[in-house]
Amino acid sequence: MINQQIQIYNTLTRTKEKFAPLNPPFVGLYVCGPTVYSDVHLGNCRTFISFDLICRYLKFIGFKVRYVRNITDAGHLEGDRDEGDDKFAKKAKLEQVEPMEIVQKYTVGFHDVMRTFNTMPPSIEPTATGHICEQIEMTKKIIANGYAYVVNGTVYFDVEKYNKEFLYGQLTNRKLEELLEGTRELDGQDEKRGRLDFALWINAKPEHIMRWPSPWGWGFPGWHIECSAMSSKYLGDAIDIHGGGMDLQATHHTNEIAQSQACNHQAPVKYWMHTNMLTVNGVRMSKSAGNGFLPDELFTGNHPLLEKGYSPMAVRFFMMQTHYRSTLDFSNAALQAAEKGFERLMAAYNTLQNLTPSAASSFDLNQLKQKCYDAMNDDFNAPILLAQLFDGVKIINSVNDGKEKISAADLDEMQKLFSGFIFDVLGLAADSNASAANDDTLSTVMSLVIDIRKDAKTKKDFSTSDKIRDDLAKAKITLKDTKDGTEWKLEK
RNA sequence: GGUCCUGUGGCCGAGUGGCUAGGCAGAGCUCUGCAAAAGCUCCUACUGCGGUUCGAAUCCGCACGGGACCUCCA
Repeated sequence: MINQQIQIYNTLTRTKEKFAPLNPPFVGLYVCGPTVYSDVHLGNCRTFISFDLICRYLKFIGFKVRYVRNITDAGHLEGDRDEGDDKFAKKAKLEQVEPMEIVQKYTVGFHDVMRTFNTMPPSIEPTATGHICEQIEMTKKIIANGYAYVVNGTVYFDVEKYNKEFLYGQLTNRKLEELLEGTRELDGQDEKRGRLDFALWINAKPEHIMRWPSPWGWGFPGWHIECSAMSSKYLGDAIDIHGGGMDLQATHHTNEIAQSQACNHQAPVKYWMHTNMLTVNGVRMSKSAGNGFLPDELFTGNHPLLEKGYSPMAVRFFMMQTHYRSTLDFSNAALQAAEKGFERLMAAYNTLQNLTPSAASSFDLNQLKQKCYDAMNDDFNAPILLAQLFDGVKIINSVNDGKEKISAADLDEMQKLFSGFIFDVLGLAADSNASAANDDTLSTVMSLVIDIRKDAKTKKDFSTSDKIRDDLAKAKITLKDTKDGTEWKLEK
């Protein structure tokens, strides 16, 4: 039933491997979601859009995917010292609201943006605060198994002990000694035994608002334990694919593996997938670098780095032109190129709906079709898929010009192929540039104006017809005379 | 300093040891009252220097240039 063989680049082995899920046709996919203490930026979006593509393709070829993506709404601390305020409490203090108001506000905002980019919601979207019990239970088990210790109400994971039996640095291909070299000496204040030890549960200081009771006193979970606890709750102790941004690989995911292994006595993940970073003028977009712009600023063009606004679907198309494991650099030129390419693809899709079939086809549709699957089978190579689709675009236009022919059966197949890959797999959608066209008053007026101009043209009164066109252009409305009549568009 | 990625035509961006990426821009043509738009055609690159090979952008080495992670970040 599933007759495509996918190759996935597995970070764990640093090679492409044949994808063989643990319990086909079911696939468990876990992706580390956002920490909702501020607006999502484009870098975050890119990761989730990449996994949206991956999830869509898995479903497209027949897998039954359970896609779990968490919301981190507790436990994520400001610094690296396992102490101090968490991000939510800090922001809440700043805005003088409850921490959970922060969580709610940015969760809603995140969902809005994800919808705008036409990503499918995950099957389950668990929150850290909703799974405190599970995290406590897991921590208890890790202690019982001997891989964690308690100091003053805080529970630390014993990395050096773990490393005696397992490869702690496996995910980043590093030895413990190398990792230790990169860390600072413990100072006298430190409760930790080892420099690489990290907190599973953190004792709450008196001023800390987000706190829960635990066997070790009032506290809150460490950042890494939530993903381990929630992925194993909803996808089992061994899951097929775990994904996230590359920046999570070294610390967050490395710790996740250690915790889960220490708790459940088995490696938690078969395939680790990491998406690369988004850069702006060659520099990583990040909250701390201050070079990020928000999705809304990108759509409106309301940012010093942006020459104009770009539609969400043009941006999505832009992202699809780069493989998920390559860095993606944002620039106005690249964005504008993508915008035009996207329009061309969609125009061809529309043309495809109106082609006239012939007795036989003059090209090999099956070959094109297989190339599309091959592209995606090779570690979800969307750029290659797009290249194949553009080959299809050329064919569509040639058929439209009468230079190539397509049979009725192939036409039907090709329509399915295009809508399948463009909409279902790539997750693109016709731009809702139609906001103007949906304005009844304006479209009524426009069809009247176009009618008058048409009359003028018929009477060869070109000064009138040109005046209409030129004056409309001044009002940011452009007219295009096509063979099927005149189209109009409101420029942004 | 350590681990690793990377350097492709004007720009963005794929890539298999030998065969066309693709998009955008540019040029020519078609269409058109004009224009715009659209379509078709063309534009053959792989940081440098060595090496392996019948053959390398694709493998190896060195050099130089970018970047990521090692510290909160998708």
